[in-house]
Amino acid sequence: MLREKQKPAPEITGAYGDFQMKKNSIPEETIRRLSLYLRILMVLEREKIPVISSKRLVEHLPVTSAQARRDLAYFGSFGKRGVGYPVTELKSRISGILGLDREWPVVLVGAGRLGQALADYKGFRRFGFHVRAVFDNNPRKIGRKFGTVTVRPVSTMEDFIRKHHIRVAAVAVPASAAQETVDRLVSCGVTAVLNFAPRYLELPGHVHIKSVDMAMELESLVYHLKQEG
Amino acid sequence: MLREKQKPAPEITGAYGDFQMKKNSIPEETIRRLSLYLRILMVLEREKIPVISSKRLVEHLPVTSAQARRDLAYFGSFGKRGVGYPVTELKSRISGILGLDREWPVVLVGAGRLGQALADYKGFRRFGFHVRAVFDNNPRKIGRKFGTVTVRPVSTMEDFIRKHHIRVAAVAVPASAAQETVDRLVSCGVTAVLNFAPRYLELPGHVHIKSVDMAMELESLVYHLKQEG
DNA sequence: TATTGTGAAAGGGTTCACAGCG
DNA sequence: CGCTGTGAACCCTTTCACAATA
Repeated sequence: MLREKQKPAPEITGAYGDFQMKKNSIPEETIRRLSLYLRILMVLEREKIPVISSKRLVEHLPVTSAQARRDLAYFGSFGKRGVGYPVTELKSRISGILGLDREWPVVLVGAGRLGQALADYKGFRRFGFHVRAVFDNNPRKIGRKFGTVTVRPVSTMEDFIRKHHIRVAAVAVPASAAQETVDRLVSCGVTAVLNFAPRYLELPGHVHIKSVDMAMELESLVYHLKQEG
Repeated sequence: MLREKQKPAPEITGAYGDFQMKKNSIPEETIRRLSLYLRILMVLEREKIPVISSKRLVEHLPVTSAQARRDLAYFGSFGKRGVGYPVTELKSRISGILGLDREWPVVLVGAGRLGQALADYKGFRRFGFHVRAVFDNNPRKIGRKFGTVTVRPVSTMEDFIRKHHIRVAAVAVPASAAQETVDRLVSCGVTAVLNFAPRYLELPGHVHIKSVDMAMELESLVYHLKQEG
């Protein structure tokens, strides 16, 4: 009673010329590794090192040189055979690939301690992310300044986002408010959400979300401890 | 000039009866998904739902039912054919697998705003993680209480960790202090580190580390935005 | 009948190993 | 000669599809 494996439909993906036809084929992990390479290149540039081989690039990273070459080759040929990669040029190429060759305005929702920490996190600024507003509902917090931004009432969030054409948000609200918060963010044009609430959120397919769940990170750490007694 | 692909050495892995002989073969992603299932099961148990099928278990997760069944099957047969999985039992099985059937004392290094947020993060308590101490070098912070713990000087960190046999630490110090901090943690017995400093850390192979780099998360989000214009 | 548990196939990412080239 | 860029092999994870079974 063997049955033919059903052939997957011929991959039409978008009846109207959606250009996703060729499957994207760039692994998500490659994108994450580009961020790592970028950090190394920033150091090398500061040290005025003009050229770097794939081998030395990954010296202190959990990445092989073949993998680095493959990752870069997805996007073009940036190196010279027999020599290596030009540091400054590779750095700006990767910045461009990641979309970091521009400023990204960001809104932050939730001005609890985590929100406060994020509001003036220097690491964001270095890569072109600017927190343009912080929203919270607590009247005692409204008007206070964290970093360079003032806390505003959540009721003004949609107007602000629309007015400033903001597409990126960080969410640091209590779990119970997280789904409503992202629904509101999405309704006014946000398409990328960095979520810190420990809640799994359902969103339309065009919205990109990345959740950081600190308990979950600890869980996978201790799973490994347990294996070792 | 074709050359034979070198056969990998016959996988001796541990000349002295290390029981890692059979390669571990459980994907890291499976472990992360177990954490997701656990969260669903906690809700189902509160709602007094006694049994759940793989299909309904993953209803609101980015996971297929076949994947859930495969994930669980790595660890045993917990379900009944034609019926599903018993909620309470599956929940405690997964807790056991992840090592959450016990208390894990945790130390936190760094009492900046992120550290403060972590110190009384309720999400940790739910899964058995107890922050037992917070360490910082800033004299103005020492003695202050965050959540239920008091900030202590970093100079007392090693003694505390050794005395209480602590193996898990969270690091929320400035990037420039991160490597030294984890070196000290490892030297007194810590083997799992959750790192929030944006710095790539080098550690002995037996230490498990998970780094949360918020800028990197934003970078992979905006890469996708860029693809869409 | 409904659903699990699982071989087998497919899919996709990584590594190998070397041709190509400066 | 050295290092990149890459086809092909390899390996790991997911998915399919169905036998087993409550």
